[in-house]
Amino acid sequence: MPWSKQGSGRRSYHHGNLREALVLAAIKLIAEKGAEGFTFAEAAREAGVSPAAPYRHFRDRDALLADVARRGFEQFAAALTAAWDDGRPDPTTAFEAVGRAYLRFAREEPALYTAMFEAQVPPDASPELAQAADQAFAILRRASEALCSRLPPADRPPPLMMALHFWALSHGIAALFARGDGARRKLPMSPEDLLEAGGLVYLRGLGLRPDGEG
Amino acid sequence: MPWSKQGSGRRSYHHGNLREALVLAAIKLIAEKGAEGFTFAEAAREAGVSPAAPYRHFRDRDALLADVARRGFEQFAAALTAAWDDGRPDPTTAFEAVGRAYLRFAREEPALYTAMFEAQVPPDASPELAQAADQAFAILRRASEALCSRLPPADRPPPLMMALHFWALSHGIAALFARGDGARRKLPMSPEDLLEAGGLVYLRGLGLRPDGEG
DNA sequence: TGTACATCAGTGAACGCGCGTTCACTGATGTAC
DNA sequence: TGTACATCAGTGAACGCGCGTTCACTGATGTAC
Repeated sequence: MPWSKQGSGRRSYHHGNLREALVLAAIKLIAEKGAEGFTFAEAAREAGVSPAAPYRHFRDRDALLADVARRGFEQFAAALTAAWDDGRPDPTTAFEAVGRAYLRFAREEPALYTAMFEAQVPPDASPELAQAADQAFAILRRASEALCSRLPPADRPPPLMMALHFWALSHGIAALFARGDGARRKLPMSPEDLLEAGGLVYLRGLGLRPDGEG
Repeated sequence: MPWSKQGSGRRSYHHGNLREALVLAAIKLIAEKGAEGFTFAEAAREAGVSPAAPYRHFRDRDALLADVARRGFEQFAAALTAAWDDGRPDPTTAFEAVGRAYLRFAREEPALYTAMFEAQVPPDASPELAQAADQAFAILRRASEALCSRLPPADRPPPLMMALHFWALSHGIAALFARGDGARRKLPMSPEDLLEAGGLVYLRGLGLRPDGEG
């Protein structure tokens, strides 16, 4: 009992919240070295714990990575939900906000984005992961439905398809031009402007006008 | 001199074309285990050579990976060029063919595609790599210019922007839905159909008709 | 045509390193009574 | 309120492994004369 239980120093023999600390360590290491650069052992070291300790909380490295991806999708869904804001002030404007939120997330949380989409984590690595990913995609689908519903029924595209197009375009721009690492490609405009312009052309192709009175 | 120089067996003390063999080994290993799963040592083993031999041809692992990416962009450019076929039979149809060629390349050459876009290889890792990548993108730009030129000058978008949109959409679909590994997501249609539909909506948004009589 | 020699491309042994994983263990915590 | 005990979360030492890299070396090749 050389350490006090509360206070700023080391807590005690028991870490207190090692699982959380390992996830945060993984995020930090992925941001620094990429998804494949982080190791179980280093995450333990970062959390100030012996290399055997993580096995109390995660089966292996992949399980920890999948948990990082799950947290990523949860934060991602929250960010998109906030941006969509139930279609306020109007669906077209809200949709643009979702696009900006998408790219902002990819830029500001490169570690999470990597774990979610580029670290070879199977989308169904765990039920929780699959569910979190579905919830994030559901926002795009809901927003697409809101926009499609403003078209005459005969002209409506499948909202699912529209959501997939939007997702793919956003992911393409994020992956190629907006990532925070050395593999980013140069662009003569901001990723946000590129996505917004692409989205507007696409919506016009569907027959939707930006101001969009029904 | 126990081995004959020609013939099907092992060649001789000198490998003959070790550089080429290492690149092919890297491609094979990347396809099997992902970009980060392949090691310099294993590439050497695969080529039937001691672990020190590769250093005669590549400074390090990254240099070999960059060379794989360079070869990828060269093959990619060739595939896109063939699909574009100078805009025959007409630009819209040829453009669709380019899209299909893009996805086919991503599916059939996952190792090359990974090295080109997802293995954290800096786009300017070598002048040859940068040049090969530029040449591949130039096809998309040329095709975009051909399509844009059929619009009235006042309505023309910047062809560069159009090429970037097409690239991002194609890459997004390839990365999310068409990759050959475990991280692929399920899709209720073929990636080709998704891309073609997206491209048609986009072109319509620009004011281009599929048959496209100028 | 033959010989000496320089150059080149590979060998194989060795090294230090960090990782993943296991093991018996022990300090801390919580609970039954 | 106190005590015994079960459970839990972490320790630390150990292991085998494969990697990246280096080194002095040697067999093969090509060229000058």
